[in-house]
Amino acid sequence: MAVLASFGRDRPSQNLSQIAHRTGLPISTAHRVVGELAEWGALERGDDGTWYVGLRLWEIASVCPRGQILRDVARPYMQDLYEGTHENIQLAVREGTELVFVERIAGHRSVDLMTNVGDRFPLAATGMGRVLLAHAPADIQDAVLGEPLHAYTSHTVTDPRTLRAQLTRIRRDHYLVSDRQLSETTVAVATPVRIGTTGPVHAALGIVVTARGVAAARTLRDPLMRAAQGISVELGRRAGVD
Amino acid sequence: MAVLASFGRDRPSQNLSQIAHRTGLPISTAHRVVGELAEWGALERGDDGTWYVGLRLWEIASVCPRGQILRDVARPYMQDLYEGTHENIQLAVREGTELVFVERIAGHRSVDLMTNVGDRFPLAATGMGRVLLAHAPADIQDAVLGEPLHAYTSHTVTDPRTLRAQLTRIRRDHYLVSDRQLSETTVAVATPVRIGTTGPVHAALGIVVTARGVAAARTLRDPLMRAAQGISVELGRRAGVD
DNA sequence: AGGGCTGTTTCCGTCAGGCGGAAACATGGG
DNA sequence: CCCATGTTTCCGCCTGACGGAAACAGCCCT
Repeated sequence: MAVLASFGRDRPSQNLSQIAHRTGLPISTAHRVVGELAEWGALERGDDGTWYVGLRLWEIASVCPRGQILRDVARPYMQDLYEGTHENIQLAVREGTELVFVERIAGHRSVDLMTNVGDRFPLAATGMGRVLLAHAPADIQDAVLGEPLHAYTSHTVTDPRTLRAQLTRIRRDHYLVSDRQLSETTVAVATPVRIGTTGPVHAALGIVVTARGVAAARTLRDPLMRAAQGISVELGRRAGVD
Repeated sequence: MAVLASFGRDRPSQNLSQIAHRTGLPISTAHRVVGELAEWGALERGDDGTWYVGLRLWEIASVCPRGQILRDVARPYMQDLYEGTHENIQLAVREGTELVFVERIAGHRSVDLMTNVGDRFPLAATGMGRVLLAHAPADIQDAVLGEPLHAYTSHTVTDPRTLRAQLTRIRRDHYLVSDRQLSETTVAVATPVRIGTTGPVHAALGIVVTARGVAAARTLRDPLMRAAQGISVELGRRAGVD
């Protein structure tokens, strides 16, 4: 299990010694574990002898309800949204005090972001994260606001009181324009996705554009919120609520 | 490990007893294993007490080179292709004698297919599978052609000799129009994706349309092959070949 | 209320199979 | 040719996984 955990975005493929070193396991033990995982298909071996994550894991993960089902429902809406805007469309869920990207649509024309599906960020770091934070349980909010907030850019809100006020505003307005909080060159609009029209917040939908101004982002608000609405309703229908 | 394998598309969430029964493990053992997996994040528990695949697994799987990296590269091309056609765009790789879908783009307008990301099919069953089969090692081809071929529709090619001839034609033409082989209502165009312009075949790209005729599918051939070409070149560039 | 039923959780003594040190093996560069 | 680095195999020890059993928790039906 530790062996699987040693694979990350930064280290997509590694040799036996690296795995043993990273997990703290003796080489012979790592050798056996890797062999078992490989036999099952969770790991595969490249031509150069290094190990990488195999398709079996991909297959299992594809039935992850918080990933795949959400994706299946959201994808067509995101797709349509993309065609109307040609900007980066992103979908994320919360896990603990972190945000995890589960889907993204981007063609060749849109901004190149540093984020990928599967990536994690602190909730406070991104617009979508703040939307999720605004609707998270109190203990999660306290945990995030209790820690010092990292300033990614000169615009990042780092004062807990300001952030708390922003969370209140998000709950009132049902959307957020996040101006150069994570990167100096991007502005994001984000809005919650619920299960049904009034159910719990399940995910956040967002559009990321170049920082040519908040005004441009605002024009994207309505199509974004309409798409989120559509996803919410369909999720509710599938879950049998509303 | 058997516990993870017990989760499939047909069984996305199950309670402890079901897991124990499916894996053949005693309940107490299943209970412990599930607990460990849950603590790590590989499994999560729903409100109804059932277990489902968690986001940690999703995260690990997202660094699967045969899935994610391929997807990251192919996505924008598939996206552009979708916008030009508004048909189902699919990407698949081969694993053993099976085809695994790794990506799909479809908006609201396109046909509803029975296939999902992560699904597996026999290589001979689909157009994309036959493209992969045409470029698979000889032992794989022999294994597939040695078994009796299942007739999914009245049009399915089941004669090994005919299929072998088709494989030869695929290698010559670099594409295949597959007419109602898996379903009576769909026609597919498929073409290989290589690593670099002359490297090994790494995946298959395909478009699936309603069976309004082979002619319609043919018009999609050129944009499809251009997209596959683009993906191949970019994969090659990333892999440092060509 | 009571009892039966289904599913979950905890407990604990046993012992198989995982563990890892060490040595053999493989590769490749100086 | 030798040494460095990484991989694979071997095997004896011992620990922590195993699973039977019992307690626990809901839920439905009478």
